Amino acid sequence: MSTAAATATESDTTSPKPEIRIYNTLSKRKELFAPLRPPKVGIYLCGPTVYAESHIGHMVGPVIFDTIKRYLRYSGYDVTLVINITDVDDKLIAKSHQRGIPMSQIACEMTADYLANLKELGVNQIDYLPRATDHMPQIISFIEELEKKGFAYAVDGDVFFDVARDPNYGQLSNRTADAQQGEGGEAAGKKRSPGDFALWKSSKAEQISWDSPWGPGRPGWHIECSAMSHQILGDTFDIHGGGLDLMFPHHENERAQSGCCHDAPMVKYWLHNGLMRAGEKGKVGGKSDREPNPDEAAAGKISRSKGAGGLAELIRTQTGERIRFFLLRTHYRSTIVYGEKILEEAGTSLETFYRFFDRFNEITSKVETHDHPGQLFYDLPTPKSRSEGDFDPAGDPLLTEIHAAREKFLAAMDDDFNSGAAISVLFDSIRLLNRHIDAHSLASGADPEQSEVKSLIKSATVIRELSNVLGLFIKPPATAGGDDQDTAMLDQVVHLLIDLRKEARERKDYATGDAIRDRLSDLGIALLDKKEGTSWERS
RNA sequence: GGCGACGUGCCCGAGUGGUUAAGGGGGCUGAUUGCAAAUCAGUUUUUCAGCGGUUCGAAUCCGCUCGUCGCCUCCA
Repeated sequence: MSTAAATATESDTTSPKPEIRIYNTLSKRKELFAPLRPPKVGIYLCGPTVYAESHIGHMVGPVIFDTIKRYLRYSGYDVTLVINITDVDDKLIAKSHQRGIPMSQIACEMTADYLANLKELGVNQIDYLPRATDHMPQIISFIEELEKKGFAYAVDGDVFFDVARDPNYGQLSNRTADAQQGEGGEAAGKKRSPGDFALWKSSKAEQISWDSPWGPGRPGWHIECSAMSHQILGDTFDIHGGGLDLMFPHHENERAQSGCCHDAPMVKYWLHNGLMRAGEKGKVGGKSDREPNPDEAAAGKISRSKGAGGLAELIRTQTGERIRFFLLRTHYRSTIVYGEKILEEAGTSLETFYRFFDRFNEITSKVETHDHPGQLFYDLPTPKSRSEGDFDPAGDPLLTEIHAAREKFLAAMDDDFNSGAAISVLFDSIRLLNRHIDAHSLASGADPEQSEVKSLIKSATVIRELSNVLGLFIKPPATAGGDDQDTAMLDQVVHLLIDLRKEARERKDYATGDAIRDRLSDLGIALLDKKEGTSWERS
């Protein structure tokens, strides 16, 4: 990876670095992205507490930051993406007692569930997945350091961060010193001020605990992220991400701990993604999860995304790519309204791409020669960097338009990763190519040396390059709700019927032909008669 | 109560001062087709919650009103 990135970087020195602007929660403005140690970029994203199976809302951050890493890498940076796993926490402890099994086992199961879901959504850019329980020495020494520097104080086995000692406290979430952390919680009596938060919590005898200078206990939530991000990314790193709901207190506290401990700003750019909301029923996975009310249950539609196994089941019926596309259609800072209808609609629009890829495959497989081994869309070479993908349209009308579309796509992504606008360019491009195929009758057979075919293949390469940046269309789409072996068998059977129908139509027996089509349609199989032949899709 | 976000055409959703307001979904029309589907073209779309202000010019800036939502306690 480092070799490839270094090569890309070197080749980029000739051309100006792309100007990427990102919205920084701290400054509340879009800023020009300038990493601390180019070409290296460090990104830390707050991951889940693994006490239950994940829901679709948990996927928002990972999909976005996976995409951000893809784009930055594509733009010549050498990116390290860290997503942590919180595997020790009050809820995990409670769950462990409830189920009568060790906390680590629950954490293990739920981490596996989380990772399996990420994989289905094409999230594969994560470099480190640190677990809190693997970082106890770092966490403890971090707290010791804070105590030594006078930012923390121990009381009866608990250790608290002294908020009053940090003059920058509250900057990120825009809160004044006296309006923080309410009453101070159960440990209020031990705190110097209600806003102080726990770095270390002493454990009762029967609870899981780690030895520490303050006695047996476990780390507070915020310190885990400070310790792990420091361990992997250093005193100051480029990007810290997370959901808007984590801004306070979690990120504010992380920022205080790390900033005070290392006497340096923790993070240059704070990025916060919008939360997902289910219809009009409040945010998915929020309080409504634990306090379901009868009215919501009656609404029904959102229940699938809640509770055990919700996401895995959703992925099975909807496919991971559909969900990823759905998440990327909306700007990452906006609230995403989740609903089954909206997800279906996203799926419908994806079909436009899949049909084009099929169409492209059929055309290029026909022009196959020894010079042109049948170029299937999913096998096209994929330019890995911005400079590598650039090309000269050389006056070709189609390539001139595709080149302009590519510029538009990149401009959208440069502007705070506007994936929604970028996707619209992809749709435009597909229309350009369909029009091109129609105008030059490429579907009914073409010469591989024909310039229109060459420009079609080149254009498809650009589509592949750009969609790859979004993590879309990397491999042929999975079939919703089905397994691949059954699908292969079904495909053969349907093609048998397509052949029979073709024979009927050739002898003008339209009644038989239409009967085959109609009855397949009743079974949810739509036939597509095109110049290049008949294919099918699920309707 | 404190802090903050949002309200875009039938629906979803880009768009933070200046060409005809992206794109998708749906409806309708035309080309194409034996007929459909797919594809292409056009249309639904002078309009951006309402009112007022700034400006040569605003969906975009300011003020007020109405509405929706989030955080302030664990949460991606």
